[in-house]
Amino acid sequence: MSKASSAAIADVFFALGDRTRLSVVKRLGERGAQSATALAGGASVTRQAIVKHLQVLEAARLVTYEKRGREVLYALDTRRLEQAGAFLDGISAGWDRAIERLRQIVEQPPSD
Amino acid sequence: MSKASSAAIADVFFALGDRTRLSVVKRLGERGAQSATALAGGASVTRQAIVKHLQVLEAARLVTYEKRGREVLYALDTRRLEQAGAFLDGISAGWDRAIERLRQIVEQPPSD
DNA sequence: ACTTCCTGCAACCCAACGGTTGCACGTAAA
DNA sequence: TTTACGTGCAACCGTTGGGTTGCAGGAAGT
Repeated sequence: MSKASSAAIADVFFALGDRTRLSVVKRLGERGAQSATALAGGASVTRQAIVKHLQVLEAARLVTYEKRGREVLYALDTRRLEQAGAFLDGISAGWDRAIERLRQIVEQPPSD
Repeated sequence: MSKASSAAIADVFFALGDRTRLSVVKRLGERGAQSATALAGGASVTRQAIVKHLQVLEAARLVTYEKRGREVLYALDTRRLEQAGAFLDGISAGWDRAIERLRQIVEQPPSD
C-alpha cells in the first residue's frame, strides 16, 4: 500500500501550495464538509475561485464531493494528507542517514 | 516554538509542489549536500533551471547553502519538512474530531 | 406558479512560473 | 599565465495559475 508515485505526491503538494487552497483545506478540517458557497462566505475571493480550487483539490484526491440535493458538499480525504506526511518523513529519515554516513567518514582517518 | 504562520507553510508546500523541485529535494535527502551543477547532471533541465529551483527552496527555508571554495553546496533543512508534516497531522486530527462530533450528533435523537 | 438560492460553463485578464540562452566573473588546476 | 570549471546575472519566451464577470439551468421554498 501507499505506493504513491512521486508525480502524484507533487500534485498533492502543489494543491496545498496555495494560500487560498490551504485555508480551504484547513476549514474543511476544522468545520467538516461544506459547499462551495459556504466556503466562499468568509473567504476574500469569489465562489467561482473557490470552485476552481476545489477542482484542483479533487484532482489531487485531497477532497471528495457528494451531491446533496441541490448543493454539493466537499469533504476532506485524510488518507492523502497522511501519505504526504509519510513522504516527508521518508525524506527526513534519508537525510539523517546521509548525515550519519558523513559523520562516520569524517571521523574515521583514511584507511591507507 | 514551531509557530509557523499559514503563509510560510503554504510557501513550503508550494516549493515541494513541482516535480523538478521535489526530485531535487529527494536527491539532497538521499545523497547529501550537492552543488547546483552536480544536481543538474542527471536532471533533464538546465543548470540555470536548477539554480532557480534552489532559490525557491531557499526562500521557503527548505535548503541552506554554504560557499565551499568556488562551488556552492546546498543542503536540506529537515526542520521545515518536519513542520510541514506536523501541520498535516494537525489537519488530519482536526478532521477526525469533526467526524466524531458529527457521529455523536447523528446518533443522538433531537432533544426537543 | 413564481421566486430564491446554489450550481455549472465559458470567456477573458494579468501576473507569475518554469525554462532557455548568452555572457561575464571568480576560483582552481595545467 | 593560461586554461578550464562552477557560478551569477539578465533578457527573453510560452504556458499556466489564480481570479473575475456574466449568464444559463435546476432544485427548494412560498
